[in-house]
Amino acid sequence: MSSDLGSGHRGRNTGRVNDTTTAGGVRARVRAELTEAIKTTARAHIASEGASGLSLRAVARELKMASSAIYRYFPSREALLTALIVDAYDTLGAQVEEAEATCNRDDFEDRWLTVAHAVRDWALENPNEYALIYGSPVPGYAAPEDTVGPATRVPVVMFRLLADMVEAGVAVAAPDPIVVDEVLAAEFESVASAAGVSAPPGLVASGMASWAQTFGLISFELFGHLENVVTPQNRRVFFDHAMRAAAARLGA
Amino acid sequence: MSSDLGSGHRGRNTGRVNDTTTAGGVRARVRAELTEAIKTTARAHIASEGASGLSLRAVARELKMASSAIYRYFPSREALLTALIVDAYDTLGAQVEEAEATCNRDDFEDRWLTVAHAVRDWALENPNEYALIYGSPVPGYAAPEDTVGPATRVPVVMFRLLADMVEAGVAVAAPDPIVVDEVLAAEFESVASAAGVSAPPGLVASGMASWAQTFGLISFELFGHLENVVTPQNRRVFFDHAMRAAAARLGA
DNA sequence: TGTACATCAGTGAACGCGCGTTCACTGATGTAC
DNA sequence: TGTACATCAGTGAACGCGCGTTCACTGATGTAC
Repeated sequence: MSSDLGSGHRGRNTGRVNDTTTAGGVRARVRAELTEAIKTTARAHIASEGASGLSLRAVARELKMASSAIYRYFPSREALLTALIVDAYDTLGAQVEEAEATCNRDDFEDRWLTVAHAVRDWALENPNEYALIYGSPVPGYAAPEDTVGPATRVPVVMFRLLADMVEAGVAVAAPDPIVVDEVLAAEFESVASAAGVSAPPGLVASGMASWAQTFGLISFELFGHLENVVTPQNRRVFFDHAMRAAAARLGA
Repeated sequence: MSSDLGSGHRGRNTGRVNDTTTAGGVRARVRAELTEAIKTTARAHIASEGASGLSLRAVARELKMASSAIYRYFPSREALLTALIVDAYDTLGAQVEEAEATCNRDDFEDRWLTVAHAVRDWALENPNEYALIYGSPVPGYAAPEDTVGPATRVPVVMFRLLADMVEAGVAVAAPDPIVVDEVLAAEFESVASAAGVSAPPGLVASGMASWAQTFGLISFELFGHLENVVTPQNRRVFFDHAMRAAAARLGA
């Protein structure tokens, strides 16, 4: 009974020899499938219990495995959590990239709004995964290096948008009139040049402020701070309005 | 040994009869003091472990009480958590109100910046309490009615600022040029009139968007999303810049 | 194709721990007369 | 002021639970010859 899952998978592949994958490939694939199943189950638990309620034993129970079996796939609870965080950043990043890619390159407002709504849509569909990456950090958990790359996917899309606006000559005149402090300006210039684009510090500052606003609006919506303020059916419109204003500010 | 704390408190008051407080008043005061001590200890634990790591047993241990003694003060872990949440909203609210009260009433930009910085300062000083109220919700915990009042203190200050600007005729022309959807506008008008002020929907929309931005910026800073983007010593300047731009947008 | 050995996935018991909450109790403090 | 009773704070044992992680083990799958 408790080994049904494994043998079931094996059964499906019996007698078949895949083009490139040897018999060892079968074992590897089964392994990949179970790894995926563990993550999926863990995601579901996070969705109902939150990140700190994630329990290896509960996941194992649901998969009808011994709790110790999880350790063949993840060396610790923390490693599983890290994998989930990386996955969350990656699925969000992929969804945003994909949505933005369909936009007309020259329609900067549309590109900005598409990115913003893609983030919000994903967040509403996956509230606990959103909380996992953009909510309060899990106490006692320090995000390892592996999460840095995936975490930058969304900001990279936004940054590229700014750079394209500069290149098109759209945003140059637009940056808001507040003078950027010299030290801050220097930092933004080096960030921009490190990313291989040239954008005036004022625009980078506005862009980052709008980026933070995007997540502020989504967090407010998700974490209950629009309760009694904006009714649920108006929240998308409100978000859209705020993001249009942000686009206008950036010069899009 | 384990009853030292209680008798110590009692000892301090022996033989003294207070003006208005009877002997019963002494017991009540001791009770209030221990209630406060429990909350203080619990706050410290939240500061290091996060909200979901709050343990009644750990708090009791630190106060050298039996874990069951806590139940003389709070009927459950959830009740203690609620008390802490209410306190957090209240101390933040008080700090913001106090700071804002010292501003020249007519200097709207200063008032806005003062509020924003007061929120940020409090958040940096009390990161885990900030996370408790503005981070991801504690799983399985539903905030009861008691938290609603305290939670509105900061928004009320901001709203009054908007109203004062309207009254002074400052903000009228300023609302951003994006047309507010009719349904949303209707909702904002009713929110405004319910609060006893009259402000155009466009201004209310801008105000709320900026309000969300404030918390977005603070959350990014606190939850690690400015890492590798804005160096720590520049974060205050960055925040200030973004908030100045927000004030300008609102017409202050 | 068949055999011998190595690898790997999964088991189940155990370790040591912490948790929230309940309960019957003791002894000190407060109240009414 | 003194006494009898009621209230209250705090105790310590217990219930029943779940957790992450380790370990020696079994049996199935994969590999080399």
